[in-house]
Amino acid sequence: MTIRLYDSATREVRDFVPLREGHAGIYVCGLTVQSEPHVGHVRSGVNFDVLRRWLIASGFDVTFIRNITDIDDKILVKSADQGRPWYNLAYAMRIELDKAYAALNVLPPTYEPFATGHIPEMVELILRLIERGHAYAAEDESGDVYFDVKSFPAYGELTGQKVDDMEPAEDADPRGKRDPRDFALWKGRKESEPESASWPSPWGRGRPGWHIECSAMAEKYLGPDFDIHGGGVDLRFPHHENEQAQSRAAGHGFASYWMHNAWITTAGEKMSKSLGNTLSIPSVLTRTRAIDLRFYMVAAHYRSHVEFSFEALDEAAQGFQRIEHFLRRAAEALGDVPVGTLCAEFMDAMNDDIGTPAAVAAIYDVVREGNKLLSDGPSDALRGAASSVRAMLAVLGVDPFEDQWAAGSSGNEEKLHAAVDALVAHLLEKRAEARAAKDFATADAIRDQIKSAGIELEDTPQGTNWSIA
RNA sequence: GGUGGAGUGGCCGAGAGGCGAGGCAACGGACUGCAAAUCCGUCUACACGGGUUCAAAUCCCGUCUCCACCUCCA
Repeated sequence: MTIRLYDSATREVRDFVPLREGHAGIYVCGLTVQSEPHVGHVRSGVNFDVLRRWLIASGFDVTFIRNITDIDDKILVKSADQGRPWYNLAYAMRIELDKAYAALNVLPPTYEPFATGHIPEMVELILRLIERGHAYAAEDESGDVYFDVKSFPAYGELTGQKVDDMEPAEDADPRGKRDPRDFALWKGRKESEPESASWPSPWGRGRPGWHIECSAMAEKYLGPDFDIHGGGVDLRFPHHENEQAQSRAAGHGFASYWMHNAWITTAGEKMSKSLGNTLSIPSVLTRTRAIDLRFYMVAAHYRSHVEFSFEALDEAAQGFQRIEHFLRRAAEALGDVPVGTLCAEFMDAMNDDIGTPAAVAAIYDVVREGNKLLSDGPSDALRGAASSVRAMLAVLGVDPFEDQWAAGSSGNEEKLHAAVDALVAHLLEKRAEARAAKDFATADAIRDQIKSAGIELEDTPQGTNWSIA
């Protein structure tokens, strides 16, 4: 059984052949912590979390690195505007990001390095590049160091572009560059920037360029060669192209496979900080359960563009509840539902470039069979179906029985549930009496009364259940 | 100018030469005192114009529309 992945460097689906048997090293570009995480950011987190879970489920030992960029132009500008130290803003946003990942059941990375903690590694890598003739210190007094694009013939390979076809940025400041397309490895400190945002280096005080961070951190935690590099499509150029150029120019093999997740857009446009059309995770979670949001994201293929809407989100939630409802009823009938084995259709779908849409369809097939079995009461077949559903949901990170999802509800919520249960139980008793006496008018009146409080009833042979509609 | 991607039924979303993904909604049926839930069934679509083929949503040519990247961005 081979896992096949779409490699965006070669633009084809290929068999995943790890460098070391049974092990997968993955590096995913995390965020620049400059503002609250939004739905789009978290999609990347969720998509690569599913990849990771699938590799683990397939028997791989996975080393998963996701970095944090905690120093850059935006952070400096924003924090200055807000009148607080840059590291104060970066840390606060980092905490928000952690919360968002946790809320969506994204597993913590094996290591989560942050840029400011790896300055010496970056300086070393830059020195190596200079030594090999691929980088140079600016000839002006800026203290900048640039990567020499022309010195590396393979530049542009990752994104299929020729250096000469590229449109140089209009407002590009040539500063001490030899070629306008050369990019900064190290940025000399400017007078306007706080002293605390600079570090000593052979070129004077300064801070690292964005691209060198990932090259240095990937090398530190995964070695010069590793299996998969991931991130959002917008990072392909220049970020990933530059990362690869730096690392390969330094003599590394770097990533064997490149994977890029597509966008979540709103109103047809990319969700981005600069457009101001972002949907922050905390705001979305005030109206939608985190598990529903994750299911919505996982039900689309990671390479497909998703046009976000609350209607579509609610629709996905509706569908997810059918799966969830089956599991709850099965658990009631069986006592408990262990995590079982995956069905073949699900595995085939996941092996085919993490085909979550087909995988979800496979789950629905089992749910349908399970629902049929349910009417005959507990059975081994029912246990098999339910535990298989649990296992498949777990791979997607949306097993509702996982502690993670319950942990979101506070002790207060449980008390509230118990209180409502006691009140509803009383009414249900009255309704049962009326029904027994065939006084359906009274029985229906009670049901309407309960319904108007937002509670739905379900009559089963074992009795009546209630749930919040 | 260069590079990459998209246009699918009421809606969301897969697929990528034949063997009708799946979900949501709607409608019909079964079950139910009636409902709800569940099950069965119905709705047969692939931007447009050509072409290749026994066969095209899928391949080729052309057209239109949209998006992304080339500047910080998941």
